[in-house]
This record gives sequence, structure tokens and C-alpha cells, in this order.
Amino acid sequence: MRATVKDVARLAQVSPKTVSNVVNGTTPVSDAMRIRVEAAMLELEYVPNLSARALRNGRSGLIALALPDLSTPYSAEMAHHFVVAAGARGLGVQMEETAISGERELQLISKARAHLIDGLILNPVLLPSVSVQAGARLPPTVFIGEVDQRVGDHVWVDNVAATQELTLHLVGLGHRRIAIMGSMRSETSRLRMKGYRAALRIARIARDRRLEIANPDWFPAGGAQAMTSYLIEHPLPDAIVCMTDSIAIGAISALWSLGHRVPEDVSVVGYDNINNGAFAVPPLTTIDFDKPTYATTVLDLLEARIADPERPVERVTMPHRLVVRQSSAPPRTAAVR
Amino acid sequence: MRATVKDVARLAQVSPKTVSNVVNGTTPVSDAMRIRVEAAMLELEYVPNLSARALRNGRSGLIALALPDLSTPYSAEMAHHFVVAAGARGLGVQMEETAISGERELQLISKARAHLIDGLILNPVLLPSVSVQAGARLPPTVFIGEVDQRVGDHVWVDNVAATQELTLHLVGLGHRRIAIMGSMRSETSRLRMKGYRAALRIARIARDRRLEIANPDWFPAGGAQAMTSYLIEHPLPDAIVCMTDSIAIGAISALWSLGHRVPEDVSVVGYDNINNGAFAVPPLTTIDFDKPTYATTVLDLLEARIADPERPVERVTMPHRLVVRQSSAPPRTAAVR
DNA sequence: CTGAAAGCGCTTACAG
DNA sequence: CTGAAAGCGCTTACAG
Repeated sequence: MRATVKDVARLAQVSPKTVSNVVNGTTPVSDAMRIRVEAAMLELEYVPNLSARALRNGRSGLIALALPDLSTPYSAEMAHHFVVAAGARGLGVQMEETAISGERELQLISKARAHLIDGLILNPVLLPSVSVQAGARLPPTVFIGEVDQRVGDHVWVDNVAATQELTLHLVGLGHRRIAIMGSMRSETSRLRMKGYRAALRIARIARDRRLEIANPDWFPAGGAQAMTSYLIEHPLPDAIVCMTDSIAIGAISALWSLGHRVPEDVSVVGYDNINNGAFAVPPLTTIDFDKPTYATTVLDLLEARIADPERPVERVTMPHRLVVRQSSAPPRTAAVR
Repeated sequence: MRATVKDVARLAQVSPKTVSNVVNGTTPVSDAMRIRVEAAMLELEYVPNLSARALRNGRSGLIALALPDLSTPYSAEMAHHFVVAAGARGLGVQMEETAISGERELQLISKARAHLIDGLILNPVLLPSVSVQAGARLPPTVFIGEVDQRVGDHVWVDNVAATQELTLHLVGLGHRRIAIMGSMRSETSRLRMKGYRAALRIARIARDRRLEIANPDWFPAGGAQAMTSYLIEHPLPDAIVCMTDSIAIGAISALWSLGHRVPEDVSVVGYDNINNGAFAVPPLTTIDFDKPTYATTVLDLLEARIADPERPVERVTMPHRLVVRQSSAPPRTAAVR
């Protein structure tokens, strides 16, 4: 059996209170006392029972991070930064996967209070905005990513501005027939599409729906598949804005298989600046944001929310920047088409 | 304030026991009773307090998954499969990052009992074998990956056989000057190096230490860097066995930058079969194993260990298979050198 | 099938 | 600076 405070107290001949003081450092304890208690803890291999502490304190020291799909490089990087930043604050991180289902997302929100967690970081994808708006009784939650809601704290990147910048970068290189590729059924794609179209408008390029390529998912597999079937019926665009780096990697893979060279024949850009993007062949032009700062910003908001559930809702827009690498370049013949 | 069993019991005019029976279904409850209790739970928005339950039951329903570095695509896939498989068993997963430090790994083992968790899945990298051997009082733990230990349950892939197979595949294509690249200071690299050398021996190729390329890390950055500096002083090998797909992606990126073509000028193979490997340019030849089955196998062992800490230690070797893609091909001139 | 009581291990007022 | 007592919310013998 594991030793408890009582056992330690008995062995050290002090009260449980004193043991607790030594463990938590809430009240100063005399050196002699401390040494005696520490010796007893060592001898009994005492380890505090965190369930008991959680029950007593009403805090588990655990937060949940809910991402749509944990298997992607993007999720991996986010998980890494959150776990590191949370660890520095003494918080553990429970991972949840919403499996790109709005139902699971709702479940998380409603049942999170049942879980062992003090707070929730939620990256919704399909969550019906309406239910969030209505869902009054959220656990302490910070939304991340693209979601249209006003009821909770929110950290995100200005997707419209970023995608506009990305598209204008291609315009600036001299491209005109600029395609966009992504799963078209989410808030993320709505915003990125908006930025893309805004860029076209600025560049006085007419919208061409044939250049809007629907992707079955957010992964390389979908990107490759969509690219391949697209090219069966359509000519190669000048450039392709992929809504994520993963899609871009899939698209480039398909282009390579079909014998098209990037960027000589077609420029391809992504979004997210995942680590591997810099080592793609060719290295990927993309939108970057500071992920460690993103994580600490979210945790700041979450801790503030846990401490004061009534505080006003905050929305933080993280700065982004265009990272130009070799997957985008001027067209070989800068001719007008 | 959140409602408790007592509140529900009072409103439903039953005892707390009955509420608990309805919630947990341990003892059958009459329909009339159940309906009354469920109505009360709904009205009070009752959600059980899992900290209390954990304290009472001595189980939190939470396990920890400790991986060296969460930011890699490999970790992402493992995390995904573990979270999905654990979720199916009603277990939550707390993520820990050992940051490739043996100290943090030890800490996890010793303090895990302090955490809220019922069990630990640990992928050690630098954990000194000796301390594991000695560390008698482990929490319920299943080791995954490459670690030389006999004290705990263990699931892994036969790294020696797999790397031997990978290397012999290159031999079979007609390559002779086969390099190997990886961080050389871990159990993983020791085993993979062993398989590589065994293959050379079988192929009657003399070991050439100049073909053993030390990599600063397990990531693309290190792979690219090591590849680049290697080629300043050495000729291009026929083929390169990279100890992970990530390293291979970095190596290919560097080769591409330097104008070498894969596989025309040099074959490159990886290990792990990460999702993106199939979409590398060119698609990566690699070692695959069934990751979902890996996760369920580990969880089976962990649950058995939690249920019976005294049961005999098990080691499971997961089958692996060589996946041949386009990054490996016969040399252009199949000449003897 | 249901109820009253005890206890999981911790920490925090409350006294001294 | 320390001690004795109470209680966080749950579930499980123990009775009925």
C-alpha cells in the first residue's frame, strides 16, 4: 500500500498539517521539522495522491487539448508546444481527438465538466456555430483556430489577411491563373477562400470557379488525389494556393508523379509552416505564425478564465508572416495569357 | 455550484446509493426509480466529479503516453492511435514529453505514481538501462520502442531484422557503397546499426566506417545538415539507409539542393512509414508496422498490468514489413566498383 | 431493490 | 509555527 500523509505524520511524529506544509510550502516550517518530515517521506516513499488533492482543491492541474486529428504534423507541433508550455506551469495535458466530427466536439464541451480537467483548449472544425453560441454552460474554454463564435476566449490567426497575402505573393510573381485547393466545407476554408478572392479582386483577376479545387480532406492523400483527378480534365494552373502545407505536399507529390515540375511549371504554396515544409522538394512557401507564443497566449487566457469564469471574453489575433521558399517562383514565360 | 449525488438524491427522493446505481449501472434499478433519478440529473445538470470517483476507486481512468518529442510526424501518428484506442476503452490519455532527456524519463517513472494516472506508456530514448533494471517500483508501465530492459512489459519491432531487410533490399538492387545515417547515441541506433552491419556481412561487403554518417538529431534538419556536410568531404554513396523517415526526408532535401537526383544518383530509404513518406518526392521506401494494432497491443498489456501488477512480464515483437517505393532503385550503371 | 454510514487522502479554516 | 477536526464527492460493504 502506498503511504499517506497520515503515515508520514505518524513516522515523523507531527500532524498531517505539518506534512502538508512541507509538501506544499504554504506555511513556513522550521528546519528541524522539515528534515524530520522529509526523512519520513523518503523512508515511506511517500507520493501525494493527486486524486485526493484534486477533490479537495477542486483543481486537477490537468487541461484538455482537443484537436481535430492528432495524426498530422500540424497537430504534432501544436501538441508539442502546448505540452511544453503547460508543463512549465505545472499543468498536465490530456489529448482529445474530435475526429473532425461536430458531435464529438459538442460532447467534449458538455462533458468536459465531467472529466478530470480544469479547462479545455478546443480547435473546432465542424462545430455548428449555433450550438456554441447557445451552449451557455461551457467549461473554462479557449477556442483556437477558425471558428465563428463570440461566447468564448479565442486565439487565432487572421486567415483572410494571411491567405490574401499568400495569393498576392503569387500575383506579384506574375501568376494569373491561380488555383486554390482545400476541403471546402469548414470555417477554415471559408476564411481562406475569402482571402484568396479578396486578393484576386485586388489584382483585378476575375474569379474562375474552375480554379477552385475541392479536396476530400486536409491531408497529403486528399491533396494528391484531388490534384490528379483535376488534371485529367483541366489544364495546369500557373500557381496553386493549398489551404494547408499537408495538402501542398500531396499536390506536389501528384504533380511530380505526372511529370510537372514545381516551381518551373507551376508554383505551389501552403499554409501553417509545418516543420517538414522546409524540407519538402522543393521547400514550401507558406504562412507562418509563432507557435510557442501561440501556445503560451492560449494558456494565459485559459488560466485567467479558470481563475475568473466571469471575466470578459477575449479574442487574440496572432501575427502571421509569409515565408517564401522555392516552391513559388515567377512563371518561366512571363507572358500574358 | 455543481450538483452532487446528494443533490440529485434529494430531488429524486432516493438515496445517493440509488443515484450511483443509475449512473454506474452496478446494481439493477427499477424503471420508475431510474426515470425519477434521470429527470433529477437532467434538471440539476448533474455531472459526476471524476476526482472524487478516482479517489474512491483508486483509478482515474487516465493513462500517460510519454514520447521523446511530440512535434514529429511519427509521434503524431502514435499519439493518434493511442488516443483513439484508449478512448474506445474509456481511458483518457495524458501526453508527456521526455524531451530526449534520460532525467525526465526517470522522473516520469518515479513520479508517475504521484500523477493522476493509472498507467504509463513510455518510449525511452536515453533512459539508462541500468536505472530501469534497478528501478523496482515502477508504476504499471509498458515500454515501447527500443530499450534494453527486462523489468517491464515491452512492445517493439525487431529493429535488427528490419534494418537488415532494408539494407539487403538495397544490396538486392545492386548497390554496394551503402551508407547509414542516424543519431549514433541511442539503443535505437545501436540496433539499427547492428541490422545494417549484419546485412553487409551477409552480402560480403566490408564495413566502411566512412559510410556511417552521424546525425545530430532524428529530424529532417539534422538529416539535411549531416548530408550536406558529409558531401563536402566524401563522394556520393550508392545508397543511404536513414534510421528514420524524417532523417530521410532531410537527406533527400539536401541531396535535391545539391543537384543530386533520388533515386537516379542515389537511393535513399527510411524507417517508420510515416504518413507523409508516401508523398515525399520521391515516395519513400521504408519499414512499416501496423500502428493501430501496435497501440491496442500496448493497451492490452497495460490494462492487464494495471489489473495484476504481479503478472509475468511480457515482450511482444510486432511484425514489420518492407515497403518499397520510388526512393530506391537500381544504380543507373549496374557496374562493379 | 433501497438506505444510512463510512472512508478514499488530501488541505484548510479554526484554535492554540 | 503546529495540532485536531471537518469535508471535498464519490462508491461500497453492510443492513434491511
